[in-house]
Amino acid sequence: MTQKAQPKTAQTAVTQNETKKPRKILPKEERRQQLIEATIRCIARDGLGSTTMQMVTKEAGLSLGIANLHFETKDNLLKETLRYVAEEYHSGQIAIMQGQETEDLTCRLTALLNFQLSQGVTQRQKMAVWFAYYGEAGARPVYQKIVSAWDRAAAKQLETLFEAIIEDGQYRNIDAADLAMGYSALIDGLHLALLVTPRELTKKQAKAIAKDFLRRAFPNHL
Amino acid sequence: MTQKAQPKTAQTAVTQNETKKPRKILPKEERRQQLIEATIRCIARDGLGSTTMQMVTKEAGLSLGIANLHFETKDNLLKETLRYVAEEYHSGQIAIMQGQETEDLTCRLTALLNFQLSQGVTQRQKMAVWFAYYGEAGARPVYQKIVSAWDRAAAKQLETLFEAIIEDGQYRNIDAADLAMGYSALIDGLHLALLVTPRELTKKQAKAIAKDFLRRAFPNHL
DNA sequence: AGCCAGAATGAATAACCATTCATTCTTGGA
DNA sequence: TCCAAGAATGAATGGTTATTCATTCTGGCT
Repeated sequence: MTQKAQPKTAQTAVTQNETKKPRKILPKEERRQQLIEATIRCIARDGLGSTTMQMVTKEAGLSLGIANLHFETKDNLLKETLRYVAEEYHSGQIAIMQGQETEDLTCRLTALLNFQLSQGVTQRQKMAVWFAYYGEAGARPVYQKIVSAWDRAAAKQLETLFEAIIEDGQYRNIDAADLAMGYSALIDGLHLALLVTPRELTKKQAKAIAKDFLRRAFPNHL
Repeated sequence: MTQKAQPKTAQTAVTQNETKKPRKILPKEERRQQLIEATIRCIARDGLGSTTMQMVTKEAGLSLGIANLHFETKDNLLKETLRYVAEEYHSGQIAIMQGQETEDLTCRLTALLNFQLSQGVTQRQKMAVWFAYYGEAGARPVYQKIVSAWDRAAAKQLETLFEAIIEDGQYRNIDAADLAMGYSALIDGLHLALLVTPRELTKKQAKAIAKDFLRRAFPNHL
């Protein structure tokens, strides 16, 4: 006791053999992105349940308090992370379906399928985040709300595309809405299988399976 | 302030208007089952991530320490809960596929589909648990191991059934393994849709969609 | 009736974690 | 060159949670 208080500015290079960290200042948007991406990596590696602020900020190479500075709360950070992933996936889908690049329905369908099972979408990290949130969606209406707007829009677009194909091919006894629902479910199921049992299913196989589904429904188009 | 300390043995009927709790002693197996079922309800209601021991034991109407008494750790309780749900689902499936009740392949196929989308399997509680675990599966190999054994067995059985149907119907250009994988993925995807967006999909619709899938693959059988 | 093995309880403990905020540092402009 | 705005840091705080275990209670057995 009666020890003198340590000088606060004691980092004056006494034993500074450790790698120092030249504090960097960046625009708000850049930091947010950086933190969201770190969050994705943490969720993929350790699961949504055991992802902590400490882990996320360490993964980003920043200090503990930074996430609260830019996102207020952890809850917010998680919400924004989900929004980020959901937007990336769904907006990509929608862009293909309503894109003007091609009038050819078969091309458009193939492009959609290739995107949904593309390298970018099917990387472990993304799918892990996706299903981590689905797992909690039942208990957290917020998550559902974030996804549902995009989801509904994509479903509508898909239905429209299928209707056009049915019209074009004169297919009988096919309900566009049901078929669209089935196709979406199939893609989700394939994503799940790629995530949980990657040993049993390659991406190439997954594409073949999805294509078979479409071929059986639209034999004149594929 | 300066209130007298309450006598420790004050349950001597002073204000005992609350419902008392006659402590009950039951065999180990029964308590375990009771706790597992309480866990399922908690996961469905509040999510895997925010399910606590306090919630589970309260849901079961028992005291805090009881779960540790019967399962050692929370981790163990969660593992056993997953095992319980996985066994129920997969053993039901397998029983239908290798059951001797009927030789008729179409009947067997229909029975399988009806089971997979039955009231029992598709109740919110069960599906919520299912996907909560899938969400963490990437980060927790234990969960994968629990499911994978059953999963592989079911996949093999399904493949065998499809092979018999293909043989029986003389279908050409169909790979049993791929089709089985596709069908399983479709069922998983339908479960997910029933869980996350029940407004957009009824159970009846889901059955119709799955049946359409099989009909297009095996037109002579359905 | 009485006893006791062990089932059940829940207060106490120790660990963990989100969030705060006083302090330090960076940088663009004067 | 110097300064101030505000970005970044991380020790401290307060709340939550899994787990322990001394104690209480139950029910089958003698």
